[in-house]
Amino acid sequence: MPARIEDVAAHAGVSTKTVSRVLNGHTTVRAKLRARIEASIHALNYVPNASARGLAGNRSYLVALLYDNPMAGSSYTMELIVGVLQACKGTPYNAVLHPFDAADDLAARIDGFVATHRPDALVLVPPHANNVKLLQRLDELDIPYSTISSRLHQSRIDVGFDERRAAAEIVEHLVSLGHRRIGHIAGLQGHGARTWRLGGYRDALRRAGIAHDESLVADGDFTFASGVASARMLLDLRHPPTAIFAANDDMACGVMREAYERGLSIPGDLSVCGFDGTPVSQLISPGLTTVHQPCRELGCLAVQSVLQSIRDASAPRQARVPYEVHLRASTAAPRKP
Amino acid sequence: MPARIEDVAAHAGVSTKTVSRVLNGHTTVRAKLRARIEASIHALNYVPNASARGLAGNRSYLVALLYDNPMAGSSYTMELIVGVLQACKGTPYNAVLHPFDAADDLAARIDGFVATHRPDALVLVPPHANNVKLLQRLDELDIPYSTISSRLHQSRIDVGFDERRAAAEIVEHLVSLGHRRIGHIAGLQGHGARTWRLGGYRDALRRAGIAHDESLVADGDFTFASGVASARMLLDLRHPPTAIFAANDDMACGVMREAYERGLSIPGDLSVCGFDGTPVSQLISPGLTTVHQPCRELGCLAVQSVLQSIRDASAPRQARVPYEVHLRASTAAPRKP
DNA sequence: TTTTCTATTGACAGCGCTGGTACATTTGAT
DNA sequence: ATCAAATGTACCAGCGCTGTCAATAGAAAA
Repeated sequence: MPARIEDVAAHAGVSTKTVSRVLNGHTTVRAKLRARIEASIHALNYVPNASARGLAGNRSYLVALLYDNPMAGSSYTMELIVGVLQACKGTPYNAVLHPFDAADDLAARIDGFVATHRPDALVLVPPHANNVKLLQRLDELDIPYSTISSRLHQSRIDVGFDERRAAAEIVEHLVSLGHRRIGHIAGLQGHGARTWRLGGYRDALRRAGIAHDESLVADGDFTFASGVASARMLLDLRHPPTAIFAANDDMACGVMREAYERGLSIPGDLSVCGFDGTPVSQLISPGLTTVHQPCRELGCLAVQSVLQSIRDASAPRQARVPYEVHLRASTAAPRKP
Repeated sequence: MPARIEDVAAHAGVSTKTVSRVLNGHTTVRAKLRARIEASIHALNYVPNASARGLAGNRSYLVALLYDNPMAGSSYTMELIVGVLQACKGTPYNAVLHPFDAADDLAARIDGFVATHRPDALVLVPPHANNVKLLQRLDELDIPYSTISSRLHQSRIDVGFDERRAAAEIVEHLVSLGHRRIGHIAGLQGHGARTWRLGGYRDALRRAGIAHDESLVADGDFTFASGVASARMLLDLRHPPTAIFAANDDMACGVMREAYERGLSIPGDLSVCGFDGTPVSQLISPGLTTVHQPCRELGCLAVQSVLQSIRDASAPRQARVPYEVHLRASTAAPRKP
């Protein structure tokens, strides 16, 4: 039978309430006494019972992660989950994962979810992070939440990184290699990722003084298949691009597949780069030049931010984390014409 | 304020105890009354408070998934998680995910973990599923658990699939294409996956009447880098193999990388196949021939099995699920010499 | 030193549910 | 109609913790 709070109290010679104060980080316990109690906690190997805690404190100590349930287990989500779990480690909070199909009307189902799990806070991943009705409902229910890479500009808690700048940076890399005709496969409508990455692509071209050619932008939806289809379209152009920047790695893989089918060599005949830095970018040959998105940090920060906002309403509400551009073998100078 | 059990009792005109019986599936409530109570539960949108339930009933309604925390977010784990969550859906149970480094002495840390989360059941993923000391400690603590693809033959609850037969099947495919010199990159020592897949490889060769050549078996550790190194070794042999069967997809990708570096075409100069059916097997070009491991089903079944064993100790303790061999473009007949 | 005030600490009442006991009612088989 | 079994009610304790508020100790002021 594990130790209870009263065992700790008896061991330290104080009341259970004082132990409780130490447990919950209240500042009104004198340092010396606090130390003695902490020693007792350690000596008895005491860990508070989450159920009792939740019942008495009317809290669940649960943070729910609401994410899209893609058919292929996305490593983006996986990494996010790792970050979320990491943030919970060492806190009394636990993570509850909840995949929701983007197609579902989440705003309508959120009440049931909240009633069932009673999470203290939510973390929303795109596309849910961009679901206005959902966010409104959460505001009404008065449940704290944070979003990851949301494109909504409300005064909400959001973490992300400067995708637009990152996209520009990778396109600038292509420009610096000598590419002038650079294609882009944009992401799914409605995702901030689409807008930012497309924006960065245009920024870079503009700064390089390259005239904008709308025919070089294809509409993808972040899937491998759409990457293949878009590559087909771009490579069939009368003046095909010498490099293609896909808005994510899966679509970049699609480009590589189409190049493979056509017998085009990468990077000899075509340079390819992606975005996200998923594991596949390292596994594929040649290695894929991409922007490594700091998923773990994002997940971790998203949790820390909401939890902090619960304790301290004045906590900062927006956070940006650094990203990295990984240059690999899929990009090179274009072949001289 | 959400409804409480006494609200439901009042609404249905019964005692709270009877509602409690319905909630907990006790059989001593007449069908008609049960229906009335269930209607009230539905009408009031009542969901029992998990904390109160856990506290009073000395249960947490939590199933913990203990998995290895690989550096690269593995889609294997991701899919398992999806399956585990799926199994919890519609039950009062929730999943708690807990990554543990394989390097950690989990057997020593499990007590703290159990004290903190007090899970009603555990699901162990390799390599933890093969940690004898850990399993012993869990037996001592008397916590129900199930394992996924454990190689330990105790009378424990385990789910898996016939990896040996699957490996044999994919090697037989290579044989049927005409390959006679088939290399194998084995997995990490201590994993059942190593033993079974290597065993299947040997089974297939034996059945095909191909003499066993120990120099064609390389030692990998399931990582991409070890796949590259092993491929290098195999391809440097005086009589290099015409096909390589890697014990997982990441290592198969390593083989493809090494082939790429050497300018060998796949499948023209070398056929490659993997194991696991991770997303990369579809994204890479050419598509990778592999065994698709039913991760979701495994995760789902692992949870269902332990939970069932709690209710009914005589429940079946071993379950096998079907797998699929995906034939893709990375394998073809060997070039005529 | 005494008083006053504030920083600490403690006593106690539940949080919402389940388990148990004791007893009432209904059902169905004689 | 009669009785035992099946089904249901009433009631209470208590799971282990935290919130409220009163009590106390210690420090500052008089």
